[in-house]
Amino acid sequence: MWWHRHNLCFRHPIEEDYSGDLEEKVSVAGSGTRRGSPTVTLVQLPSGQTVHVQGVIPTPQPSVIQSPQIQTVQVATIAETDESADSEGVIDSHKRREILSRRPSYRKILNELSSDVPGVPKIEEEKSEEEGTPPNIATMAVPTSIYQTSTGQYIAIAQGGTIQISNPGSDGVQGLQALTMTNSGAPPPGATIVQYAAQSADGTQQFFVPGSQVVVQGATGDMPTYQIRAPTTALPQGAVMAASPGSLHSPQQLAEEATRKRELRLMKNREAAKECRRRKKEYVKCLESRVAVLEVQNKKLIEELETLKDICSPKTD
DNA sequence: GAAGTCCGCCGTCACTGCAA
DNA sequence: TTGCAGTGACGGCGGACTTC
Repeated sequence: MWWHRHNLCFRHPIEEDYSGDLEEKVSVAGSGTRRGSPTVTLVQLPSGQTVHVQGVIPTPQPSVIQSPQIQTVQVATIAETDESADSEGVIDSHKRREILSRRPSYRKILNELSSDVPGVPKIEEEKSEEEGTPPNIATMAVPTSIYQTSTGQYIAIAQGGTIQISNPGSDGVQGLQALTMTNSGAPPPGATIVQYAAQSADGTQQFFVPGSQVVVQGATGDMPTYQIRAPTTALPQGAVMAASPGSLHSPQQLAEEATRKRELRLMKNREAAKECRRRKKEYVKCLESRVAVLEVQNKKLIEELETLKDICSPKTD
């Protein structure tokens, strides 16, 4: 398989081998079919005979991999724009985006695929992914981000807002403390309230953790940083400092709030991109296995056709 | 060993579609 | 209308491999 970088070209080796192999034996002309209706395919045999075959193979699914015709057009168009001057880079970008049509998500495509084809696994939703975690780590939330503190401790921030702190040298879950951030409403029974202060003197954000420790999020730089520190302010246990956006007034506070929002957005997008790539890989794997299955089915059908032809055709001898 | 190429991965930006 | 999740595009980086 090769992805021609930045040029929207996509070719699959199995696809290529598959079609090449087919051309040596038979040529297949697909007829217009609707989804769910029987497929009638025109098969031309090497002898020149043409037969109509009602397919048992499911009809093509909507795919993120576009049809060869569309690909050809896209590549040609982009080649044109690439030949033009570099000063038209912005226009190229717009043209590319116009050329690209929005396609459904990999999860949606694969799930549609799996509903039609029993052998195709579904891409699980986040919920089921968590349910599918092995038993030995089932009690831990799936971490979204893991940070190492300056003291060597590990902080895992899970999607549900759970902060996990583990000490190095401890055996997995043993050294783990699970904390729950509560943004609004009453905390669930037994949950630990992580106290949150909007800004400290050094321009950082602090999560006050029971046990006289503070998880400090840096507010500057490209990457969010987290540290465990001794509290810089003497806050009594149980006192929660609310950080409402309405309480930010000064330009510096507004700027820092914007920075914090940007970092949060970047972090989320980073995770989303990872997840998207994971799904894409899964989807491509699924397509590859489906191609293999269809290849086998096609060979069987061709053999069956040959057998039937031998039976039905009168012998000339 | 140095230089070049290819490939995979990652972070970010821009954009779209959808749900609230 | 708005916020957010999802995804393509783009550029950078590092490792593996090839060529000289």
